Amino acid sequence: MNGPQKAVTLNSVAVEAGVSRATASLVLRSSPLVSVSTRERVIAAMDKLGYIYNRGAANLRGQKTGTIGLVLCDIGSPFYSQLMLGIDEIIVEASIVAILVNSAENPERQLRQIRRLREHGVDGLIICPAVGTPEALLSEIANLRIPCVQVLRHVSQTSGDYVGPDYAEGTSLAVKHLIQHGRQNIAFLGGRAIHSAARERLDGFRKTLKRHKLRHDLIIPTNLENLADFGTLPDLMASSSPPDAFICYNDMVAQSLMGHLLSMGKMPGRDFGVIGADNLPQSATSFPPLTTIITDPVGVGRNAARLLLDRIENASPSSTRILVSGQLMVRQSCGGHAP
Amino acid sequence: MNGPQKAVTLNSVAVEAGVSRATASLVLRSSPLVSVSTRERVIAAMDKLGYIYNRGAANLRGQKTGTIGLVLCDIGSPFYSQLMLGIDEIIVEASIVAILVNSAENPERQLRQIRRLREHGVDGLIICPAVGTPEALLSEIANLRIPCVQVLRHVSQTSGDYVGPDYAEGTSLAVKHLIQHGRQNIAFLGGRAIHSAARERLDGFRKTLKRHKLRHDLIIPTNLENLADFGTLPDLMASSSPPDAFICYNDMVAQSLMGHLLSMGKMPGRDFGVIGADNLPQSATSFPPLTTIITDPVGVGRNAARLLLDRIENASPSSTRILVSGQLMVRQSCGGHAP
DNA sequence: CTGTTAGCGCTTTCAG
DNA sequence: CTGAAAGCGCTAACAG
Repeated sequence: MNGPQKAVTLNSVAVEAGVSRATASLVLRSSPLVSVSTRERVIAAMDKLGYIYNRGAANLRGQKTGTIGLVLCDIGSPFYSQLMLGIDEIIVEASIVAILVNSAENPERQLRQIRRLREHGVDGLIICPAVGTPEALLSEIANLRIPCVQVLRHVSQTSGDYVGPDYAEGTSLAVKHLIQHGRQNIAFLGGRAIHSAARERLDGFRKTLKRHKLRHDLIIPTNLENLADFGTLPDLMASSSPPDAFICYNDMVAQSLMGHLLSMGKMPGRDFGVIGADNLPQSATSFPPLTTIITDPVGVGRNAARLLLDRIENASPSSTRILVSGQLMVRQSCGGHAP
Repeated sequence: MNGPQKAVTLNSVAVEAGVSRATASLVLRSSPLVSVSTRERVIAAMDKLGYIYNRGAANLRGQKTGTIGLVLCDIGSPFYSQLMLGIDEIIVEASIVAILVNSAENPERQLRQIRRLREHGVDGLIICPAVGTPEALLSEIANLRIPCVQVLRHVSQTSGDYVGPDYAEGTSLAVKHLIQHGRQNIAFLGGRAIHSAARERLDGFRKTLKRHKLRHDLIIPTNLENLADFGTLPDLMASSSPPDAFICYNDMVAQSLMGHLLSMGKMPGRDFGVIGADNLPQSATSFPPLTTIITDPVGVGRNAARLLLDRIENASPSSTRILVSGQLMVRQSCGGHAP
């Protein structure tokens, strides 16, 4: 039950089974070069001794550690947990395990953590670059010959593997939907153009409104850390031409806005159109249920993991960019009918 | 810029610096046994060659890998991301890194993943046991001499290290608050008593109502995966003595309930008292803002990580149980005044 | 099909 | 203060 637990190694197993260490090693990796009877004997010995494979030792000899690094800038956010779900789904199939580190949106910390991951010998990296990440980081990683795919945000417009939602398309869909529902004064609420994901949203917003010859300057920056921050919204509402619809940075912002409007006696879906982004589970059951841009973080995670695994198998100098395209989930906060 | 990148080892560094590998190793671990000039020479060599410490190799010799395993049963949930935030905060200080795996509430998968973590040589384990985890799992882990702390749920009432919110106390606070606000017919909405965290909530609920000589059988099980599931709520509302207040399993359920009530023309905070649990960020800005039991997942994570690090340093056969005590965050959905 | 022989990159005695 | 030598547990040729 509780002996001194003297590390049972592959060698002990081999001795127990009366074979050489090399043969035992072959059994371990289910090589076809071993006879059935030998294999059985070795497996029995492993079971009996309670053998645990030591990957650390194996890594030393081989190339891969069977680990990848996951560098996120806000592990506390629900959106990232969905992303991890998608990544996990793929890597678990490949018997790979993820080491999770948090850059907390701080480039120095991000660098420290990436170095730490390198020391652990990760086979690849999935990274959502912190705001302010220098483009040089990617080439530094590339020089180490460690595959790296960026998710959700990218540091360079052109180089490096990247997987993210098609934010521009999603925002464009939302704008068109609002226009179809007769909204003319559409505002964008939330965030600042501090990274690619925010810029792409704003670009889609402006471009689509411009194409429809509508106002495209109703952009209200807010602090995403503080959901009670509505920026210049109060001023705008009091202005001569207040917005009649809102596209929000994400569902969290949208929910918060709806709460705000409701407390002012305004009904989202009737008095204002409101559209969020991300389609969080709770958005289906909020009051009113929220129309939202589906950004499919799980799908982004899956694609990123698949791309990384592929890069690990066959290194390639080319850059792949995958935009996961979204749809609009129409509910009552804009365009949907009551159930 | 991009040479063949021939793995630079401690040996290359030593050669470059004109010392032996052993000396270089001492420098690496900032031993005081090395002269300043030698140290400087070695460090210069490391920089020049772009040396990367290989922990895998070091582990082989030493005992610790500098990794812990994090076994969660639903990495997609926002609640767990808060937990990870707390854990990360502590381990990052100790230069330890977390390998994250998802049991997806499946005991077999959980076991497979734990085995995988063992192979990677994790120094310890933080685990939120999946529903249906046998008590034997803990003794199996204990036999491997790998420290393990359970979080949020525990498999055994008495043995094993555990850190979690004081669910019973929290629920009790909520009940008392509702009673103070004149509610008499209090229902518990959500979940089933399938693990300790749910049982503790229900125990706190029943016990406190009993003490106040009020009905304590208004318990409405629901499927937490489906926020639109309100179980027998409709029947209950149509009964002769419908509830006038709800304590919900968590904020997600509470938000969903509030949406449901609002769509029926009922105003939470006026027509019904509603209390959630977890104090998610979005609960502060919902409509109406939600009164909630603070379960402090970040604090739970911090405590769990601290306990684990301590166990890794000094193994101990005793069981520590830490209940992180909570408070009530009073907002308008019950007892709070409009801002 | 199985065993022998070298290491992978590092830490750790033990001698200088 | 520094170096030589042994070995952590495993895999990868290469011989039989």
